[in-house]
Formats: sequence, C-alpha cells, structure tokens
Amino acid sequence: MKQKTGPANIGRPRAFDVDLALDRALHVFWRKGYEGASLSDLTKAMRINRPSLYAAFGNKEALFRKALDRYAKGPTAYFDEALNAPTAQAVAEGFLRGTIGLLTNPRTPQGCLIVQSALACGDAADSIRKELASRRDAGEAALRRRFQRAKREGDLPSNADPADLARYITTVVHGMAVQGAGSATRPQLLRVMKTALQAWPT
Amino acid sequence: MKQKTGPANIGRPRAFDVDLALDRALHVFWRKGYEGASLSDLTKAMRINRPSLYAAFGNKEALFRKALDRYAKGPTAYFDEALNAPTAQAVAEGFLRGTIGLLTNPRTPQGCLIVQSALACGDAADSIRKELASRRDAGEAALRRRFQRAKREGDLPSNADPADLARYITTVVHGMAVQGAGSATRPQLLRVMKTALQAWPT
DNA sequence: GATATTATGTATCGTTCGATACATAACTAT
DNA sequence: ATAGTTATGTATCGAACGATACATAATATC
Repeated sequence: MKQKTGPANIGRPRAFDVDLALDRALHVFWRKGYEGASLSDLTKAMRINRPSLYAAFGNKEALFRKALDRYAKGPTAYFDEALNAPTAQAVAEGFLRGTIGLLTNPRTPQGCLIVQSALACGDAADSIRKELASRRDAGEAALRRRFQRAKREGDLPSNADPADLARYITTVVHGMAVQGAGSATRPQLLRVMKTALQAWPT
Repeated sequence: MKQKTGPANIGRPRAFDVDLALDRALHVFWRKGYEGASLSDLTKAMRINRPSLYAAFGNKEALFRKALDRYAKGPTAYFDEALNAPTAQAVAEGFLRGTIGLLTNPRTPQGCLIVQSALACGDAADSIRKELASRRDAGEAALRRRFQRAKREGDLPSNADPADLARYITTVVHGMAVQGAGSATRPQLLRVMKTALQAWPT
C-alpha cells in the first residue's frame, strides 16, 4: 500500500528527490508563511522548475498541506511522544520542553509552522488558515483526552479540570511560538515553562 | 503642536474623514494581516480611491504603521491602564482581562493585530514583521519594569523574578491571541486566565 | 475674476503572482 | 527499432499586486 499500484517505472524518471524537495519547501513556508512564500521562492529553494513542482505536488496549496504533514511527522513528532509520558504533569512538561526544543533549534526556522503560517490572511489562503486552526484544536483535544484519562486514573486531583488544563498548556505553547518567532532564547523559554508549571494542580 | 503649521485650508478640501478611513483600514489589516490586505481591499473598505489613499497616508506600509498607532491608542489602550493597577498581580490580571476583552469583542476582528499581522512573511513585509516584534518586546519590557518596581515596593516576594514573570504573562497573552484567532470563547479564556494566575508567586 | 493649490476619479503603469502550453529528453514495454 | 509514457526547461499566460500620470473639480488667496 505504500507504493501506488500500476505502471511502476514507466516514463522518464524524476530527476529530484521528492522528500528532499518537500523538506526544502517546508523550510520556506516555515520562514515566510503561506502567503509570504512565493512560487519563485519555493522553486528556487527546491531546485526544481515550476512545472516539476506542479506535476509532483499539484499546486501551492497542496504542496503546503504535504509540507504540513511532513512537519507533523518530523519536527513536531515530540508531541505524540509527550502524550505517552506516564503522568499528566510529565505530559505537560514534555510538550512544553519539546516545543522549546523546536523553537530554538538552530537548524530550523524560528517559530512554529502551524501557528505562524496563516493566522491572518487574504481570502485565497482562508482554507489554509482554517486547516491550521483545526490542527491547533486537534492538538488541544489530544491533550485534553490525555488529561481526562489521567483524571480517571487518579493522576489529577478531583478539582482539576482536564479541558482547562489542556487549554492552558496549549495557550502557553502558542505563546511560546509567538515569542519564538521573535527574540526569545532557550533559557528564557525554559524559565517560562518553569513558571507556567507552577500553576499545575496538586 | 497638534496641527501642522502652514497653509491651513488652501486647496480643495478632503472629501473623507482621515480618522474614519484609518479605522476602516485598521479593521482590514486586523482581519487579513499585512500581506493579506490588498490595496483593493483597503480602498474598498475605506471608501476612497487609490490616489486619495496615497496622498493621505503615503503607501501601504505607512498606512499600516498609522493603523498600528491607532490600534495602540484605541483597542489596546487597556494596557497602559493595567500598568497603573496598585499591585503587580492586579497589573497581570488587568492585562490578561483586557486582552480577553479585546479578543472577544464582537465589534472588532478576532485576534490581535500585533501578533497576527506579520509573524511570518515575505521579504517585502520584513520591516513590518520587525516593527511588530519590537512592539511586542516593548510591551513585555513595560511589564517587566512595572514588576521590578513592584518588587522594590515589596509587592513581590524576594524569590520572584520580575523579568520571568513579565515574560510569562506576555507568553500567556500571546497564546491567548493565537487562541483568539481561532475558536476560543470568553469563558474559556477567562478560565485560562484563572489557571495562569495560579502560577503567581505568593 | 484670475491664479495657485490640493483632492478626486479614471485609466493605467511595470512587476509579480500562481499556474501552463509546448517542444524536447529520458525512460519502459513490445 | 518503434511506440507509449512521464519529466524537464523555456517561455509564457491572465490576473492581481502596489503604485502613479493626468485631466478635472473644488477650495483659498490675491
């Protein structure tokens, strides 16, 4: 199921690596946002011509969505790992710590693709804006479900509200993403995390 | 000093109200961001023609900066008021509460102009991106100075770090702005605020 | 009333946007 | 070898972008 059934290797072979090109596109979107990344920016970074891009990825929007999937499986894979931490507080800390790692990784652009690519945009990008909002909501929902489970397991005090905690942690993470798009350093963000976790219910 | 010295009312009088047009431009930038707001969007909302816009405001970037100043003096004026609250915690709560009011005001666009107008953008908008980052930093710095004063006045415990607290509150506010650009409601944000203030040092 | 000055509305400007047509190149299948 | 298929590079396309030239209208000054 990984490879499409069918003609296999018929026709002229592709001269570039699709995943490598996608990584390069991801970096452009990451730095410039969806609207700010032009086709010229993209093709230049991907080192392919426009028709190759359209043949391999569809169009700009489809390319962005593929880059988004790659982002989820790569740079932000820490999220799913964090959900597997044994306690709710460890989940929260893992999520925050992973985000800090992402935001301060010198090998990748500053900021978070999902937060900053299309917070506000023109009509043409509106479906992307909604997609990103939906993904942010999905992240919060996953956190909420994990905290609900934690509460059932007695891992959270009875007065703690899993939904509120999930939204709070998500808010801090998104705020860090904004800070990360600016001048925030890793030590600073770690202190934000430490302060934020002071609010954790005991 | 309020009115420029000089020729006063010579020439054909302007047929539109500059401040009203600026308010309308502000709303467009607020909804669509800097890059997402086109000149056609702007002139249509402002109900003026392109040459009138250029004559009155300079160009798109200058118009945005003027809208930004208006945003600071109007919708976000609560910030300066919050700084005057008697205690550091009241300052923090006032800032958070004012932000929630801003983000959930049904008469204005969702989200925060300073956060979402140009987090990531193309090269042409880079100076706007920097300007916004600078304004965010200035807000955090004002909060930090206020908390430093509070500490001198014994309003914060000796183990509290004013810079860390300012960055933490700023992070939560920015995170709320991201949430506000999505589907967050006022009660939800108020609970985020309540949770966030649990971290306040005592 | 004549002149100077500023604003307005129309009709563009040159550039860049996302997206393709088309001829050619490189491969598989028969 | 020939046909069939897919990818590549060049050279654009029409639309939208931000920004203006220009003629006209409306005011103040003289």
